[in-house]
Amino acid sequence: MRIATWNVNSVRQRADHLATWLKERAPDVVCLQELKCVDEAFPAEAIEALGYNVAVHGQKTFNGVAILSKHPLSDVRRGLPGDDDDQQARYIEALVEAPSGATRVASIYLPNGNPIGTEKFAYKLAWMERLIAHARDLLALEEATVLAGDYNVIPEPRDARNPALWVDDALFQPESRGAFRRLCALGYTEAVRATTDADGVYTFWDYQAGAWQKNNGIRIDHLLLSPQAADRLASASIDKHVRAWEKSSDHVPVIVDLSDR
DNA sequence: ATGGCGGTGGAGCACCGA
Repeated sequence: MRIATWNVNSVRQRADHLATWLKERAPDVVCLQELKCVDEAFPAEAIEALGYNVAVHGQKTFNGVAILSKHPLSDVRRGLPGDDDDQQARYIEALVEAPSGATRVASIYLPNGNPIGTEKFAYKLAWMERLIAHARDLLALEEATVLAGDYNVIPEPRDARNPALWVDDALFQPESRGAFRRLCALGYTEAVRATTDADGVYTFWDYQAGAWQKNNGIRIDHLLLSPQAADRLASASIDKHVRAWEKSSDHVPVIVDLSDR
């Protein structure tokens, strides 16, 4: 079971890249973020033509998340529990029913939170508390669960090429990193760090200032595995080559392979 | 680096991202 996450920075702008990459990697499940379109504008037909079922939680202009799956999707939840007034489309969850068994998958677009000291940073931290509460509830189901997405958190200094550049940024604040650690400490395994201790492992490179050419990247896209999923973790990888494609997203896909039961 | 780039909405340039 191959499960991936990718912040595409506009699914309409990235439709060709997405199709190319789906054919190249043939993931079973893909969590997308930053669709930047409403449900009706999502390019579902092109994706369905490649053999995927689609569950979308879109929003005009900003945010938007989706789950693509070669296997049937059920039990779809749109929106993160804990605040009925939250209108931002940043969370979708579904049960993926593969022949080898079911896996619960969430596509997460955690708030950026910049600049610090504003309502935006408070919203980020509050959203993380809601995510922790929901992630705790999911653990109680004792299922194979994968929480995948753009967490907008640099977990550790080694997850940035130049950590000093990020000390005043919401992605690297002690509060952000602490909430991410508490999320993992509930019992989730962060897949990439479970498979490598290497430096220089990034998932995002800014469009500006030649960040890609200088490998000035950060690691902010993560897949968190419940114990039942972590037991099956075979490998994790980052599709860095996609960042070199013409008019690429500023994020690249991150993949986990789970062995069949 | 004084966001230098890219996407959206909507037809200017403000707003957002990280």
